[in-house]
Amino acid sequence: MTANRLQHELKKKNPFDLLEQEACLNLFRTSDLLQNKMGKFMRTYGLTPSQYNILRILRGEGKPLPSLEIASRMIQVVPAITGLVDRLETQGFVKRDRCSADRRVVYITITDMGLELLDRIDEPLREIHQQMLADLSEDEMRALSDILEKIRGQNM
Amino acid sequence: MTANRLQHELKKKNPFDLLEQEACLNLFRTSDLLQNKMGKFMRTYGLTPSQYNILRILRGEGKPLPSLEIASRMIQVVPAITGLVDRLETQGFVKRDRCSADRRVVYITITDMGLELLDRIDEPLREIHQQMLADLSEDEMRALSDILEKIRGQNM
DNA sequence: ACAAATCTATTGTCATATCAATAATTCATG
DNA sequence: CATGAATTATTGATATGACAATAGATTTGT
Repeated sequence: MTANRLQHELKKKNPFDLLEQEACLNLFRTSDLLQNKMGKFMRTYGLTPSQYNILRILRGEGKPLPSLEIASRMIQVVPAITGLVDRLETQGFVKRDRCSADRRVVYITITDMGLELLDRIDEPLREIHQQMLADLSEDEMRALSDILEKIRGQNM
Repeated sequence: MTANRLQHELKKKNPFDLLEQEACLNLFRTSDLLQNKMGKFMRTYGLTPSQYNILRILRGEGKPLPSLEIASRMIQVVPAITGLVDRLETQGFVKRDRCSADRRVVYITITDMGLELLDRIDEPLREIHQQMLADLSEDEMRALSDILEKIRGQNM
């Protein structure tokens, strides 16, 4: 027990270690904080953050996408997509179509109702984004994006 | 109202705006990606990321903490803590003690078993952290942490 | 002192995530 | 061309995470 505590103290003093652990912890905590805020905002439109993400991806692509493709863009597992699409379909924001060429594939399409909802969200969402990063300079935002993309590039 | 609409039009063309949305999306995607990796790692030790977080916070503090305090450090809602502690208690990694001074409060304590588990995790976890950020220079890691802390400072 | 407001934790409900297993197709190779 | 391997989506089990409502305890205002 005493040995453990000592080792623990030593670890805390390793500067290399601190930098990486600190950066990771900062990344997780900051992202969680902002995602919480986004979640509360989305809920006022009857959407969860994941549901919004699917709709945004479908609108961005401009054409139907299979579950597998959606999952990869959301860094998520396929089974989760099935449930999300189930609820979005019940609400009328997306629909499913089985591909005739490869009948294993199910294409997901955003409906007009889904597109209208996104249009209503666009402007207030932009304001939320601006508020959340209001303290950052342009250079800082660019630096942040650059570093984050570098991290993702290595981890994918 | 007209001013708002004008502002709205301007925003659409304002590169500032794009920067903010891009930075937010990068932040979310990168954090999710790394948290996924961490989750897979934790699962090899029979822990979920949230469970690990609670144990880490309890060890870091070095003394029992009430649910409310743990929740605030995890940027999470209190009810979630109850369930997490339930499972950690069943596994024997924490225990609950009702405060005698204020009987509304329940103190959560990490057990020796919990501490031993964390000690086993420490070293491999450090390696994971280093791998995940291996491409970043020290300056970049510092810059990343600084920017993220600035964001959190504004949003809390 | 005592009723109302506040605080702490829990429970209930719903929506996500993860993993494992399965079903339905399609592909590939002998 | 036929059968086993691979691919795509779904289902089921378990754990999280958010919100609302509630129970139990303490504090406050009068």
